[in-house]
Amino acid sequence: MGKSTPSRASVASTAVPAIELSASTIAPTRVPVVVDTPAHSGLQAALDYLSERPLAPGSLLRVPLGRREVLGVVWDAAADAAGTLPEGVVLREVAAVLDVLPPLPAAWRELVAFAASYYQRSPGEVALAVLPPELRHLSSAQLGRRLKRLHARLVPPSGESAPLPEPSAEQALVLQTLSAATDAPGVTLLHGSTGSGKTEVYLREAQRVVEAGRQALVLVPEINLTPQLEARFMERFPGRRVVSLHSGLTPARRLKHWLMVLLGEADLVLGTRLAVFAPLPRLGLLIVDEEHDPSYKQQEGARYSARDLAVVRGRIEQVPVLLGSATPSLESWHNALPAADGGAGRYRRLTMAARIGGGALPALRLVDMGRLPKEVLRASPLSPALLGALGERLERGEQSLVLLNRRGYAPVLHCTECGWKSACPHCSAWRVFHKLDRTLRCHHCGLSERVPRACPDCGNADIQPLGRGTERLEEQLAQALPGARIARIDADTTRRSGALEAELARVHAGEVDVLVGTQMIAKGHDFRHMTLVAAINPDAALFSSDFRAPERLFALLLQAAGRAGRDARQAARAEMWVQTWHPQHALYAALRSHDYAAFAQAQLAERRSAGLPPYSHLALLRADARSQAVAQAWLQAVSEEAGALAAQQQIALYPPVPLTVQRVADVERAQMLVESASRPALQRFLASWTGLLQARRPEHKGLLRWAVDVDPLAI
DNA sequence: AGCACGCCGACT
DNA sequence: GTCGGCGTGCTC
Repeated sequence: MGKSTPSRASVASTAVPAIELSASTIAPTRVPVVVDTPAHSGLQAALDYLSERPLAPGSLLRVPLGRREVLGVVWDAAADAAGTLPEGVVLREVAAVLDVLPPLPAAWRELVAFAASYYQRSPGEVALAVLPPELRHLSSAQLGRRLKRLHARLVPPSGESAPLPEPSAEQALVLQTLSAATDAPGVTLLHGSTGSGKTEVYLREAQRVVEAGRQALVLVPEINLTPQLEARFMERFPGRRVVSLHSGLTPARRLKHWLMVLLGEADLVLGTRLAVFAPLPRLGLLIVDEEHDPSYKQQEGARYSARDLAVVRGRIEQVPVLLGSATPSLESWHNALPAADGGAGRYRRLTMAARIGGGALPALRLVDMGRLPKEVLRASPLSPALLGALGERLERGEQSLVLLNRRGYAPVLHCTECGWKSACPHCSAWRVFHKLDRTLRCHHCGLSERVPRACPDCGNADIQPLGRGTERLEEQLAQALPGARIARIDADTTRRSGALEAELARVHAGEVDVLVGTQMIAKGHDFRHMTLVAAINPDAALFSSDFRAPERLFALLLQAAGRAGRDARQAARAEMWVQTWHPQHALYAALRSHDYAAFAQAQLAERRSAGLPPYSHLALLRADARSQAVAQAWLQAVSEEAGALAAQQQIALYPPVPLTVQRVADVERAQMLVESASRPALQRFLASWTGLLQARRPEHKGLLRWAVDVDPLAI
């Protein structure tokens, strides 16, 4: 709609009052707009455009950028307003304003700006990444039609109101404490054992907020977990609109749900990490379920933690934040620990220890693999004792769950003659043998080939699987338990949409005796007839170089244990079996007594002495390059050049090292650890460093890309 | 990141 | 003679 005239643009760009304009022309205003430009593109701040009329910050619009037209958001004027433009840049006019939509709220912009600054990205990159992708392709008119249709189909929700369950004594106490604290929102860590009824607390809290005319936002770690939670919320709030927001929705649906959120039509929003940016105009409560879950950390692009951003958002909007977990992250636990106990005392901590219905948590049975005779170990990965316990369940008609965190048949194939192994030609990793479709698949780059009949190196026909994955475990269980109905759930069996639901339905219907799977079945699902959960060999995490591995293992095992004995009548004989070579390990002792606090205390002590989070703050500088030498040389160069500045700001820069999987899809990867006792100091350093990182880039031919990962999950 | 322009190898 | 490889540079 803008009648663009170059002469007018050049006049206005000279920041001088537009005295040369004729009386009939209105001086266009200059608006800052953020667009999707990576932080290292040299275009970091908002770009300036001309508009016929002033535009409110938060307005969505389309602007010309080079030869394309892109979606942008009107940003708040910088403190140093009317900053000088680079030489020779002529301002262009806004192409169109999507004024059928209300501007994105100020709190949303503040959250995006915070995330961009904290995670070292440009605001535009973050803003555009968290808007529905569909929005990029729509004109104002098209969007208007969608809105019209949305409104026309918007029927008031209705349904049967479920009877409110009587809260347990612990739930009642928690709810009472939460409702008494409304004048001081803050963050609450709800430490509730599996089965203690955290969801009921979420529902009641959400109810309080919704009845006050505000909206609640509930985050869950995985898409898989949204349908059942959504069902529960819809059942509880038949007169309210519940909307889900995650990347598994079709583009059109995702846009529709997002629009309902922005227009204030949704009372309750459930979603995965990207939903932390849902533009709710009347937010009243933020809930992060399973707050310890690593899925909350985005692993590419802007590497944000949705849990941490939820806490920031709570502060920005002055609304309470509820973090729930049976095994909180050590960061949150430390924040919730009173200062008197060596903690930060920043969060309120509430505990629910008892299982609803009074059932006990499953007893831990450790199998000491070191005591088994060699021939027994060779015969089967499953100890006779565990097989016996599985057999008992089978006879009683009860269900069992067997966990193995590795999919495929075997992690590697090898030739017994010449020693060939199924390496991936493009990655420094083995290709995994998938027996069902006879393929060798690289889980890093996706390369998939048919299994060779004979060794590609020496022609020997005897190539053997090494180690085991869920496919092989399923096969071995079928042999060991004749007649048992065995099902497997992992990323391979659930690729088709609806496959996971169908398999879970079979389990619930009692059509499965033994369920084999990866960690995806350890989360959330409520299996009524499960009385045994077994972990085949989880020891690797005990001695992993990843400092968070024990924390994750403890959470996984406790969470998995929670799948057993959810029916109180069977709870008494529910058991959690762990096959281990290290039965004396402290982690298993804490697991035996279901004592998260003791485990956390021991872990925190280790973290403190090792100078790891939450007692220090970390960032990684990652480099991808054609060769390992180039990646490391660039890291080395920017490290040396920033050395003096880092030392002065109490920042430790560690030497560059290759990643554990050094090469993926023919790209060599290296990283460098940056550490500081002070979060603000680390932030200041990173912000001042990015210019140098960009400036040194051209001198290192073959450097493909770089990225900063603030608060990395693993180092 | 896109999307241009720009200069060297195997083909309709 | 062209189509296309990705190196280099720019976008308010």
